[in-house]
Amino acid sequence: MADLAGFLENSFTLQGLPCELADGLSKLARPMKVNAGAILFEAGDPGNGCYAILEGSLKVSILSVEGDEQLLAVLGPGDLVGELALLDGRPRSATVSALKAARLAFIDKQAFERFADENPQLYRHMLSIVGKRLRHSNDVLAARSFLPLPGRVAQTLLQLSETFGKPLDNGRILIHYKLSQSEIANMAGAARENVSRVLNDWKRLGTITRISGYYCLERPEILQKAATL
Amino acid sequence: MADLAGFLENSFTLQGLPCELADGLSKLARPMKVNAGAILFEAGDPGNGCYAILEGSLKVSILSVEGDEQLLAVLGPGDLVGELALLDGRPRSATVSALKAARLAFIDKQAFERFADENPQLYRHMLSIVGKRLRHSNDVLAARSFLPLPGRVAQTLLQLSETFGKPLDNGRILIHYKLSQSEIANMAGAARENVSRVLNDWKRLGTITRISGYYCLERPEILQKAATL
DNA sequence: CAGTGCACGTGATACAGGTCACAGAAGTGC
DNA sequence: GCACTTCTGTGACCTGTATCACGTGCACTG
Repeated sequence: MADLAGFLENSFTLQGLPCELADGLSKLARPMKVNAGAILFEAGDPGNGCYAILEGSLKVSILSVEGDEQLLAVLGPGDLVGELALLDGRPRSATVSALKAARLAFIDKQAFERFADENPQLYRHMLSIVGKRLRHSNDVLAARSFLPLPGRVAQTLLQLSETFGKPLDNGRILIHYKLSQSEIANMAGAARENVSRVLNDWKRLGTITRISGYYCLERPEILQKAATL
Repeated sequence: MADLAGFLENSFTLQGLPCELADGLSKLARPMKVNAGAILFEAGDPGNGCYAILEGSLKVSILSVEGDEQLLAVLGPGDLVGELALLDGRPRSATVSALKAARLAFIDKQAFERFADENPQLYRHMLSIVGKRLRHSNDVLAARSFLPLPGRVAQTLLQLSETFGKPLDNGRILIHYKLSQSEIANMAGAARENVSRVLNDWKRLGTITRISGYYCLERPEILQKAATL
């Protein structure tokens, strides 16, 4: 547990934050653990702070009354989650739960604000994170409006490759994360069966392969084209 | 033109910004005008600042290659547009054009950052604006995932009523803005024809009416229910 | 006031993608 | 190893929405 500060610093650095700030922040953070499957918070809960992921993975999702799920993101180490509550004081807008057991660092809203007021640079950094989220959100919405099913699946894979992708030779990308078809389907906003069909078409064409259970994008440029608005 | 500062101050105050900051900001801003139909900027353009709307209305939209349009928002006086470029330095993510001739106040990125570094509160305020946008964006995405067409139209109307709604008696709300069916359709992500059908169904049921060209929500609670995820 | 646009209403038709049903494959635990 | 659940592939069908094709009415404008 002695390495917590180091972890934190590292994780905040991953987000591109200058060292001295990461250091200060890590002092504010409270370490915690969640088990696989546990719910960190649900949409509607009051939000009193945000979490940095040190280890493991979380999913952010919205649920419908019928229990259908729209996955907004799957996040891994170095990512920040629940930042919205830090900004306005409003309730959580989505549900976050652990896909794998995770180690987190919790940052309290008040503590954050005190610290950030003295380091406006942190606000700037925060703005750029939220900005990225907003851009992403708009991209997904645009995809939902304009792209047919295969395009949306392509977009989903590319997006996942940003978080979990390990580049291989020749521009191939391995998505180092165990993905089920339902997860992809819930991100792309499509039925699992149809995702299966699309994925197999691409497998047959050699656009993607599976390497010991992980998806590998053999020709990302083809997916890219499919995901072009 | 002498009333510019007052306008600005007022508009920033509308956004909930403390007076002294609004005042400072208004000194940075450069007034400008755009004609109806003019394009303020397009997706992909470099973004060097943001605009506050003093008068008139703008639309924010994403265009597909086929020329289809997904309207993200229709904004009026008091709203801020193009903030994303202020946050990260990245290119504009959407296209903004004037629906009606508009008076704007342009705020340069550098000037803003200098000013905000000395007034961290402004960053906080900015964060809450972007946060609101992000929440909204997620709501729309959720609607797109879970709601059938009528629900999405209902959501669109309710959302427009937040910007342009004038409350009448008995909870009725008048949307004080000339809306065409195509605009609604482009926001809801649906075909104009189907929007027409839905709107007429509601008109027949007395859920909505048209008062001299403006839509009036007679029973917002019914729409609310239709828009429930 | 005829002429020329748009914005709207409505039916008929087409199709993408959702839903159902089931059969194999592949993990997981005992 | 065997029972058991969870994931995957695929066919057959169904349905919500888009698309097409008009007709109608209202608002300009010459």
